[in-house]
Amino acid sequence: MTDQHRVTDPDEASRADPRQRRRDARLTQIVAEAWQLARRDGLPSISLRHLAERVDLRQPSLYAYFDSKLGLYDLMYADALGQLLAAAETELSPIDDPREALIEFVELCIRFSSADVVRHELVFERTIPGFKPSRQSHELLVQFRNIAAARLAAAGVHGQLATDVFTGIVAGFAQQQVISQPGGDRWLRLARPAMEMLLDGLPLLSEPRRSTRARTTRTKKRH
Amino acid sequence: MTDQHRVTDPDEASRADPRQRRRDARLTQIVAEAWQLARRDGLPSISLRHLAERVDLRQPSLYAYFDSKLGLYDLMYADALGQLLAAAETELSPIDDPREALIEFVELCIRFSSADVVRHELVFERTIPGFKPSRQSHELLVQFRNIAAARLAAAGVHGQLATDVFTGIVAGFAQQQVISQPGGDRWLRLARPAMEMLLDGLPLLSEPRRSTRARTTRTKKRH
DNA sequence: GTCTATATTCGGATAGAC
DNA sequence: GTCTATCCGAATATAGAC
Repeated sequence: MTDQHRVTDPDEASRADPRQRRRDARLTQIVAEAWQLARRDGLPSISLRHLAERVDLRQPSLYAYFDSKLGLYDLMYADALGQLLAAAETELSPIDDPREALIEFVELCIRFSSADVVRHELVFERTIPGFKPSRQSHELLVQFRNIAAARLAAAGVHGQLATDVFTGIVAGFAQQQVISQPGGDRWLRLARPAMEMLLDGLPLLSEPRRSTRARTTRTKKRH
Repeated sequence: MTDQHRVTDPDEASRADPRQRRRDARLTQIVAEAWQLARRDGLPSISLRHLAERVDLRQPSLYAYFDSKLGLYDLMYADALGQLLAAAETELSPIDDPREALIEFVELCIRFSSADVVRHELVFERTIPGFKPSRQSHELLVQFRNIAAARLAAAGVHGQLATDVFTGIVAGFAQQQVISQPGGDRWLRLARPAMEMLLDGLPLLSEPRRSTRARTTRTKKRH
């Protein structure tokens, strides 16, 4: 029920401690098997019984690693975002051509969703009734959003309108790719033309009011 | 398990029969209460026990109206699409200005999703593990798609590429509206500029290969 | 941390009388 | 079509020994 479901934080200080190492290994194994079960039975239908026997534990022993089923989802959520951030780290090239950098980013998003439906569901959909990411898990999402923000800014996409259109397009393409052709590239290939369309059409999406005087409604920020 | 979950079809012949009328009324009531429960507890968490007591029946009696829980979802699905088609009937004006007609359609879609999150989930998301609409329920979706197709064609949107981009945008805007601001209009207001952007950018989305000779790659179909 | 044993609750579905 | 009674299975979670 609390905002903090997780029992341990794998990124803690005492990582050399062999006790902690064994525990972390087990935790990793638990999360990995949870993903497999989710892919097989659906995310909401994960059963702690099945999960326990997959990792050679008795079901109650799992409660040493999280304090409720929602805690397990939070572990998975943090894991998924870790994968996403890692992919961004390794697969995105630095921003030389801003247009290419943005396309690259969108393609990364679609590939991420397409590669694992349940991972996509957990991160971007409202599949689990009571689930809300914990503070530190949500922080990972914020990090990812910052990557997007940087590339949007570099490509000249400013303002809430244009940003919302961008978000909507990416969300829609990823979702369509997932539900109508998981693993395929039908929507992935649309990332480039769609982004070109968006960038070319930016004037249509300029913020409505920079009313009379200066064309800098950003005075606040600059000051 | 079968493709046909529904027990009765409310659109059957003998509608004057008072027996049938009472039954249909009850069925309507059941579906209505099911929606309320879904909105309260989440779509997958509807319980037949709770549903039964809401309509003053014992839980096993519900099986006179559908033969499994998935059958209930199919009833709800058909109901949702009936609402969607009815809204299209009443709220869409005839196609004079094709551009306006398309925008109108997109706005209808976003409003539909925005107005009822669980309804949106049932129709457009993969929320229920084993659920697949029955043949005749799916037929309603096809009808709706035909409305979209007509307006796309009128507005000059042809080919899979452009159509996919359209679908992706609508899906994404509807989803974003639902998850980040249900009931609001933040994404609804983006329908117009986005569609203008799409229509202006159509040349970017022309089908890749109408290679050498004729501009009709559709020979197959025509033959 | 892991176990056994169990509590508790709830779910969907069926049998058979009326 | 509706009821009573019941089955059967499954789920999460807790208590307490080791």
